[in-house]
Amino acid sequence: MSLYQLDEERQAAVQKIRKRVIENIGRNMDLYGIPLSTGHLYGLLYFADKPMNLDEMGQEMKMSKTSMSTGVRTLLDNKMVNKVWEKGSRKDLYEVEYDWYQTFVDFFDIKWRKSVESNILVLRKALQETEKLLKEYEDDPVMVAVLEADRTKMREAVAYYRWLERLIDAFVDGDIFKYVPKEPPEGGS
Amino acid sequence: MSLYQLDEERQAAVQKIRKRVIENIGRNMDLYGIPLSTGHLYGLLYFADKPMNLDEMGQEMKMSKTSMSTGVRTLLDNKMVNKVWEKGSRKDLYEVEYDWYQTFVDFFDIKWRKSVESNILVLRKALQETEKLLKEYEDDPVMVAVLEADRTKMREAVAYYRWLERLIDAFVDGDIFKYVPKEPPEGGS
DNA sequence: AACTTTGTACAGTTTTTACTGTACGTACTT
DNA sequence: AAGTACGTACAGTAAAAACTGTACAAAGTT
Repeated sequence: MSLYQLDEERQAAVQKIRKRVIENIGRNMDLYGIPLSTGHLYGLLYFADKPMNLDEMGQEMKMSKTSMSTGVRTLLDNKMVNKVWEKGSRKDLYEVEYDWYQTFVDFFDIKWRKSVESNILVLRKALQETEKLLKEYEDDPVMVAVLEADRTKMREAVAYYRWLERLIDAFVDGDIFKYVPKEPPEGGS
Repeated sequence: MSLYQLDEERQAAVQKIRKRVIENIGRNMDLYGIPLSTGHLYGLLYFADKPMNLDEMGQEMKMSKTSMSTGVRTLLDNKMVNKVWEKGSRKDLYEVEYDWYQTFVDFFDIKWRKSVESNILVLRKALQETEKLLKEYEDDPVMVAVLEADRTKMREAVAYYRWLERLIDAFVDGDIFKYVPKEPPEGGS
């Protein structure tokens, strides 16, 4: 069941295939703001046949345990890996979240939503202050024109961010899969 | 109509409001893989009342023209700004793409689709090689178990990426707005 | 309670990325 | 055709991020 039961040659054959996939997954992880090496770590965990501890990861990645610790934490923050309990071992064990749809959804829920909310907050405040200035300088037509232009832009921005919020909601509560359904994996080669 | 017709005090009042918004937009641009300073540049262009050239940007940003050049190119690559022609000026002029929904869609179409396609390609190839090994080692039950486990994972990955492709398609051809409709900006304060 | 094991904070180092200044190609002007 | 204006390639520098080793806190073991 474990790769390491195989002889050198067969291990190498499997590893060769995995390696290119891992490299590619790792490379594309920067879309999620994940550093390359942490992406590799993720790929390693993806193919692991059992949850791994920090020492095992360091060994495979040929990197320090400290780096594994921070890497795993980044992945945990993004809910890309889960901490696993296993009686017997005192070490913390981790495995990837194999539900990639969920990982996708979580990414938006965590990173994008935070951004959206902070933007809306700042914009609302800015809009309030703009209204105040509009009253204060109501008889300076240039000032009024400038402020109104800004106000229009900011209102549009808020509308966009609220749309984005609704989109993220659709992700989180799974409505998106009604519109764009999951399809089962291909059976054949 | 232009900010610079106003006296110092009024300019400052407007700039103070803009500044916090720009800072925030800039900070959140790293979701798109855009460096902070380029995010600021974007924010600057967002509030500009007319298309700007590289020298003007450098002046406002207190940065070199070279940096503006590379920053603008990054934004252009992401279709976040557009090059604008204006007779009279020999300089290249740029303005932000004010349709943020379009910017959102383009981002996925450009960055995510590329990633998805490369991942599918690599996975298909890896799956082929896995099939080959499966035949070659069909009488080694451990090898078969390992390979089949990998195959299952990779098939699931492909299924996920194909879903992602369909999602991006829904973005690009606007179907997403049928499911999650745009709402107009708020009229009131 | 002394001894281990495990994970992480922190400081220092290496590597990567962002930024600047110069120098040059292209294209417009006279 | 010589001169000027503009944008960017490129090399060097500054800043930021990633990575390592040490040291320590927390929790388990004897």
